[in-house]
Amino acid sequence: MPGRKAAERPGNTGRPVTINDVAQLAGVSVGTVSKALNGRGSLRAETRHRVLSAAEQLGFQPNRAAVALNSGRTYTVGMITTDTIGRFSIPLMMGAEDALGAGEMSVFLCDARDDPIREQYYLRTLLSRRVDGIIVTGRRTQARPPIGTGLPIPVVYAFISSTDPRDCSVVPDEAGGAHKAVDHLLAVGRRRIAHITGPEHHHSATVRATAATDRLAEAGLRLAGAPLFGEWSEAWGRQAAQLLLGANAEVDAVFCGSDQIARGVADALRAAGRRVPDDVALVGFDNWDVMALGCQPPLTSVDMELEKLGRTAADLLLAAINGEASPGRHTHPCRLVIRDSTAASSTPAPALDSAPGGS
Amino acid sequence: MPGRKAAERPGNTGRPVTINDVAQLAGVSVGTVSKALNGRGSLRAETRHRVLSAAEQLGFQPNRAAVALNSGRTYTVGMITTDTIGRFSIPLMMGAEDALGAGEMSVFLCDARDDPIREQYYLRTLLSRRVDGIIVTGRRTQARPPIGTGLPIPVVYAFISSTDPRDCSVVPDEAGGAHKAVDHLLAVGRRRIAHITGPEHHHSATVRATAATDRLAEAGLRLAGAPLFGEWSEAWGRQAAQLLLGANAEVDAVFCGSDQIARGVADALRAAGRRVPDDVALVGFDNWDVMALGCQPPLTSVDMELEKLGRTAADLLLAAINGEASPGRHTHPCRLVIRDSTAASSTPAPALDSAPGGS
DNA sequence: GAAAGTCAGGAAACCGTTTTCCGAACACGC
DNA sequence: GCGTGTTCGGAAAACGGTTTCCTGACTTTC
Repeated sequence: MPGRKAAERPGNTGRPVTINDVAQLAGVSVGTVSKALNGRGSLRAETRHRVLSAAEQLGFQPNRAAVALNSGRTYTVGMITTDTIGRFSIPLMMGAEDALGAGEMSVFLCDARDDPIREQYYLRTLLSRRVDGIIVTGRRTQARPPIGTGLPIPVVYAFISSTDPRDCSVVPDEAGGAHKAVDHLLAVGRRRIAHITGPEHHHSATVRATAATDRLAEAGLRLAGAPLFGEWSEAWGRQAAQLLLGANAEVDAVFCGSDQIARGVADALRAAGRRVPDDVALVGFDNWDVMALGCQPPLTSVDMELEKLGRTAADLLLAAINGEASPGRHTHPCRLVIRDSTAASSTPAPALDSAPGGS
Repeated sequence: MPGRKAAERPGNTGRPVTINDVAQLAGVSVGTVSKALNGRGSLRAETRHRVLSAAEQLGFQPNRAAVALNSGRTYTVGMITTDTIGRFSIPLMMGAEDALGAGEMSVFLCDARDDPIREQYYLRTLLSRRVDGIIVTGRRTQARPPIGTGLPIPVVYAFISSTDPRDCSVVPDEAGGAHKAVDHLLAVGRRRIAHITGPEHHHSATVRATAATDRLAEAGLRLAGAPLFGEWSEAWGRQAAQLLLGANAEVDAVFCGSDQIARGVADALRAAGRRVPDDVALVGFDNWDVMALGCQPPLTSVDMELEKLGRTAADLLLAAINGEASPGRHTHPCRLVIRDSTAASSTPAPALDSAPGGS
């Protein structure tokens, strides 16, 4: 048996094959193997081929730890979700992971679960692992304090944003999304539009409510009643819809802060004998397929395109790793997905003064 | 300036601090620093303290790549989701990540997106990164071919299972879950139980349907009509409920293969004037909160406890990494979560012969 | 035919950490 | 005052790659 004195751990069937094994089989030195595999130096075609087939035969995979050690690059990034991984994080993560994978980067998954201690633990771990960069995501779009200061590697905030304007953040243009929702309702002839949304202390709720109000004001209109702040739940949607029906039966559209709320509203309206979209048009937010498609009728909704957003974040991170940082807050447009809940009524609304700038 | 000839990459503000920096500051050798930080060897308390405070002062974090290189352990594992990361993968991943994090292991996230090419790419990547183990998950519980053979590291299949019985798989006891659902319906006095579920070619659908049928047979009963196979959607639930109402109005309970289907059934029943649970009791599967709680009334459902399952998978993987492999198929019990959709009717069903073994 | 130049591939340093081995200093007993 | 043991800490090898430098063989040129 050749003199292999590597610390063989008994549980392992055959320790991983190293560049040394390849060199031995090909009858060359390790330096030559490295050159052959990486296309460096000058080697005879025959030698190169001999090395390549030896590597192939042994199923050689270079030990990335060793590569990392002398290149200083690990080709890994960390992805920290500040809160529990959920519906919003997933498309983000998938988009980012996909974009990073294309750049041969692997992703460390870190679920901080809304716990600052866990978050800092993960940050230390990632720094210790010498990741090339970090993506920070979270369920809420509200700005949060930077995860660390003076970090030796670039950080990109996705969906969530950093309170430090010098940090790189990628956020959905929620106000723009609300604008699109309102514009669409106006375009299909609705004029008495109510807004039902989540808790007032929730950043997204206020941003969307404000944007909707503002857009209506630009069109010379007002929201039908004050925005109804509550919870991000179907139950609240149902409850709020009943409030609306009790107070003001003349509403012809409801723009909701989430698809869940919209769905509750749809159910309550139907139970009260109002038809969607004929009597009341409905727009949700999030374009969450199970909610938007399960709704009766299927729901028009604002899509924040989180997967694209994740991809953008990853691209910005890759650029920053390569020395081309793009600090600042980058907004990412939302897209309105139109479905039956805002289909043009069979009985068209009376033509009012046309909304200015509406195209 | 002291002779630092490290390859300084210009983009980086201050290269990460190494054990050498600590040694220099503390006025000792690197070996001593290592001993001080890891509690090895015999050092004077004063020396140890001097090293620790130097490390503290510099914010030293050992380079894990270097540690990996000479320990052979990377303290990382790969998590491959064979299909797109989704509703089922998330709790699994969270559970696994949590259990692994407690063991100081970091997790590489790999989303294979139902693409065997991607899957093999990720497998190679993970092997190249010398992960200590791999967890394979997927959306379907059906057995799949092993991700690789003769791998040098342990693999645990979670939720999904491997066709090779020597592989370690952790799967939910779906049949047991169906049994619990049926037992509960029997216990609240229902006798004419129908079953609506997903596509017949879907493993989970047939397993649950068969288990429900068998359990009823044990109680001397039969399913009300053949199982209705369709899709995993609310629309199918609504449609199937109408079929049921048209064909057989005497059903007093429906056990559904998923919460989405159950929700569709609930909506259709309500639209047809049937009360849930008074006229028809309803049980779902998955205990997906948004569906089960959004449903009117809230849905009794079978919970596969995926987070626990993920944790179990991680624990089995950690054990296997430590040389204590537990090959074979491990089943994980389901839990029935009882809500209003199966509340005891206000008008109790006539007491039939009591179901045997019902407690 | 000798000097110069080119080409192929080997030897060794290096990355950052751990661990083994060894030597120096010191205390102790005789 | 000299061997012996103990304690502390340094030197160096090892992990698995990459890269630089160098040498030897061959080719070219005058």
